Amino acid sequence: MNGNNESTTSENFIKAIIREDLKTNKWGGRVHTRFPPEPNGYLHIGHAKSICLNFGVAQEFGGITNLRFDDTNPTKEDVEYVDSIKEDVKWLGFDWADREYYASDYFEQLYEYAIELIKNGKAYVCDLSAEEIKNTRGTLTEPGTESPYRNRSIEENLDLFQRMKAGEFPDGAKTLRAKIDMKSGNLNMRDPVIYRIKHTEHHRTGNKWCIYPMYDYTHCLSDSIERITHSLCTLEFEDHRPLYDWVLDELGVYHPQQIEFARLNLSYTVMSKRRLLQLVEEKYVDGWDDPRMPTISGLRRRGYTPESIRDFAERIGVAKRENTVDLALLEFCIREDLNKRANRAMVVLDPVKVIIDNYPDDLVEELEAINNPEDASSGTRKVLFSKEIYIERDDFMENPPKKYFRLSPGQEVRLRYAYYITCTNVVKDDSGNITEIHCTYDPETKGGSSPDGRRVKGTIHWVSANHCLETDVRLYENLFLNEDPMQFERFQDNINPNSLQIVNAKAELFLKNAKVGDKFQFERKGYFCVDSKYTTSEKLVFNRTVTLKDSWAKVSGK
RNA sequence: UGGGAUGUAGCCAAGUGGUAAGGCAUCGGCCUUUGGAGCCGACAUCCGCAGGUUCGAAUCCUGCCAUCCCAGCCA
Repeated sequence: MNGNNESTTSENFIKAIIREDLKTNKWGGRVHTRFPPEPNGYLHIGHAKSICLNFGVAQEFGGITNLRFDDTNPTKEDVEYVDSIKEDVKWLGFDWADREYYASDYFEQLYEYAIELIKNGKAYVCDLSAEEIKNTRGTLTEPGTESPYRNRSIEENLDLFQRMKAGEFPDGAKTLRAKIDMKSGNLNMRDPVIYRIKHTEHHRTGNKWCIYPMYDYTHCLSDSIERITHSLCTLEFEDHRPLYDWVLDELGVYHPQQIEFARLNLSYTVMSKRRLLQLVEEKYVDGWDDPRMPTISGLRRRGYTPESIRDFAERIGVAKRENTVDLALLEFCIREDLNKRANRAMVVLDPVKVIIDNYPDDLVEELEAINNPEDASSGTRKVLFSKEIYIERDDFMENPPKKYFRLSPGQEVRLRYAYYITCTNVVKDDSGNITEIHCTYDPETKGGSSPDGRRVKGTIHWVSANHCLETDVRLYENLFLNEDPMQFERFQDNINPNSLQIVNAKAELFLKNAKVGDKFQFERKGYFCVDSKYTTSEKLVFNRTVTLKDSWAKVSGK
């Protein structure tokens, strides 16, 4: 499958800034961005927004984008995460070429810069404990107080910092702090810690270091080292920008521009790594790639395409306003993509048997079906038809309401690509459940149209009872019942108990050749893909990506 | 009188002094061998509120209100 339905790119304030910078030649005509994940969890749809922004904007203006792992905290990070992140960015369709960087690659240089800060009297070694630092930081409305170690001599600071690096002190015994302003209204400027001691092995540098630089200190310098032009990050870092600028200015080094935009929130889900990690660890879901998760890997397994996610990212725009995008927009994007690309199949999810009494007992006919009415090049296929078939249980009603135009006693419907049938009677078991529906067919309507031109309102899908494939189909609903799960004391309490339902379905025979990841529209039901986790050589398992729009559900008030 | 930011339709979002783009959702209608898709139409006398400047204000000024972020040796 291939296709592309991305809408034309829209304007946003970041593009406006870049366009202006290009006009004034601020960066010598360069546009160089970076996507800087911390490898401490899987990427989610919110990261996809950032990825599409960073790579997209560079692409649009002839620039390039680095992939940089912000790996300055060895206690939280792991290679499992760097591998998944690389896979996800690649899958989304972006290429960082050979520019795969790690903040940890810069540890040596960062250390040298720290020494320079010390020499300039702009940083000092502080012996205060974490608790004491917290207590002297002040509050939102009151200034902090200066550390008693703030005015150590440069020589002493140099000596101590070197000994911190050499491993002479235990975790937490000392920190290196920037000497800025304990009275600043911006808490980030109250002598922030820029190095801490952690005798922890790092997934890349091993045991080489026992001091690790903090985010604020590392990020701006990494951007500087990589000659980034526009450093795009989310709103919560707005308060950190003065520190970003301070470090680079004090060191007098290349100085990128940090620009903040609003992170994505999506209705009916949660979107923080911490919360997603909780869902995984507390076993509410099957893992980071559970199809109900808003992770890239979850969406991939669910059947979303990279094109649909890029289209979504384009449609939601980029601005500074806090936002919660309607899940319906994401669903719209995948439907629109798959409508044009996915071949159709008839699959009965909740089967009930129909017997066509006047159809010859042993006859089996081959009928022609269109693979995708939206794509003439997709061709046709043959479907087997016989006396006994399955239809959806809810495509029959004994006492139908007004405007119900599927099968009911005396009402004629079309079996898609087959014949018109009319229900004559039903057979029930002792508890009143329908076990068989008896019908007659009109042999003149083969293919699904009648020579006399009479109209039937309803068309339903079916499979031949003796010519079908058993498959498991996993039907997903939103993981959460409320559009804003975070309004609950415990967001876990809002989990939808019906977010996963597994049914045994009867599918058209040709589906047996489907491969993991293949996508189909099950006619009248939705889009489905072959699951990568539970499919075996014996049994195909499908995931429902999204339902089709169902205007009958609205009419019937469901 | 802590600091920073944001308020345009149910949800996103353009617009930057010349009289409110676009998308999703919703609601009508047409069409249809998927109650799908497609097509057509409706949907802000008004831009958080109140004043002011101007021939003219969502855009400029003043004041107010609301919401979000910040007190990790996390990122």
